[in-house]
Amino acid sequence: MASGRELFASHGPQAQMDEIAAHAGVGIGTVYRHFPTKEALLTAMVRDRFQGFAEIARRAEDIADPLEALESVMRNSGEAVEGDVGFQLAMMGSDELEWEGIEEEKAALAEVVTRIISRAIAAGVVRDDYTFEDFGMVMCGITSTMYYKPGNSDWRRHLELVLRGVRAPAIG
Amino acid sequence: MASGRELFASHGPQAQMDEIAAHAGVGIGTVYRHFPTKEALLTAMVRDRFQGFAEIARRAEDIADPLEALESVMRNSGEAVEGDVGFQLAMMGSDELEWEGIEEEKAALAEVVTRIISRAIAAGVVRDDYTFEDFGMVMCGITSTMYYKPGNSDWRRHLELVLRGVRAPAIG
DNA sequence: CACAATCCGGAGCTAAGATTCCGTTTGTGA
DNA sequence: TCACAAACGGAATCTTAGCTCCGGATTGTG
Repeated sequence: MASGRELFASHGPQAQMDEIAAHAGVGIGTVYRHFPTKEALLTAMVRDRFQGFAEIARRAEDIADPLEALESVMRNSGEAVEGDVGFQLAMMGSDELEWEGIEEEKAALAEVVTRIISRAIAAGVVRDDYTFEDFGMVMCGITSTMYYKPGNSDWRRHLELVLRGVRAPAIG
Repeated sequence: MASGRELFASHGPQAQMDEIAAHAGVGIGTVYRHFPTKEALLTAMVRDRFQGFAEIARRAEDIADPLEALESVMRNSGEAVEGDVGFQLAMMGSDELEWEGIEEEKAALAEVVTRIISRAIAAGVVRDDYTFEDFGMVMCGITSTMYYKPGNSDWRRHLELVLRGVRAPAIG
C-alpha cells in the first residue's frame, strides 16, 4: 500500500498500526491481510527506500564529471532523506528493526555506487582507498544529524565537511 | 546508583526497570525510591555521561599542540563512547528521550570545547569557521556509526575522514 | 527485649499497542 | 434476484513494560 508510505515517512516505525490503517482509509484487518506483521510492513517500506537510493545513484551515473557524480549521489541522497524518517532509517540501517529480504536491494545499490566510486578514484579526484563501506558509514553519520536534530539543515554543512575529507589530498 | 550505569551502558534506554533493579541487586521499589520515573533515571545517566565528556575535554586542554588537543577530544570521546550505549545516546542527543536538566552539563562541555576550538583556529590548523555545533554534529555522526553498526571499529576511519575535512585547507 | 519508625521487595495494576477473529459488506455467476 | 465466496472492519484479546502499594524485614531507641 503506497499510501502507508507517507505515514512511514513522517512517523517512522513508531507509527501505529491503527494510524496506518486509518491513514490508508482501511481497517486494521486489511493492513494485516497485506502484511502479516508490522515488521513485514516496515521491511517493505525500507526495501522501497533502498530502491529509491539505487535510483538516485543510477541517475548520477549519467553525470560526466567523476567527482560531481559521486557528490551528486551523496547530496541527492541527503535531499531525499531530509524530512523522510523512512529514508533515514533505511540509510542508518537501524538495528532496532530486523531487516531481512533487503539484501538484494542493498546489493544493487552497492553495485552502482561502487562503480561511481571506482570512476572517481580512477580519475584521481577522491582518496584512492575510498570504499562503498566508507560511503555508507559517512552517509549514516550525516543522516543521523537529521534524525537526531530534526528540522535544521546543518546536514549540508556536515556533508561539506565530510566531502573535503573524502576528496583526494591534491584537491584538499 | 552507580551500579545501574553498567546496564545502561550495555543496553541503553531499552533496559527494563526490573533488569536494572535485578542488576543492582535491589527491588524495583527501591529503584523508584531513588528515581521517580524511568526517564529521571535515564536523565541522570545521561548527565553523568556528559560530565564524562567534559572531563575528557578538560584533560585535552593540557595538550600543548592546538590541533592535537582538538583531535584528542574527538578521539578520546570516540573511545569513551565505543561500547557504551549510554555514552552513545548522550552524544547523539536522541530525541527519544526528553533530556531536561542537562543544560548545565552541556554548557560546561561547550565552554571547554569552544576554548579548544578557538585555540586551534587561532593557530590556523583548522578551518576558521569550525564551531562547537560542527563538533557536536560530526561526533554525532561518528557515534551513529558505532550505534548502528555495533561491534566494528570503522568509526576510527570515519573520524579520520572527517578530521581531514576539518583541518585547515593548507594542511589538507 | 519491646516497640516504633523506616526501608525494602516484588506481586499485581494499568496503559499502550500489536495481532486475532468473526460478523458484515461487496462482488460474481447462474 | 439469490447463493456463495472473497475482502473488510474494527472490537476484543494478548503481551509487554512502567509503576504503585502493602506486608514483611531492618534498624534505632528506651
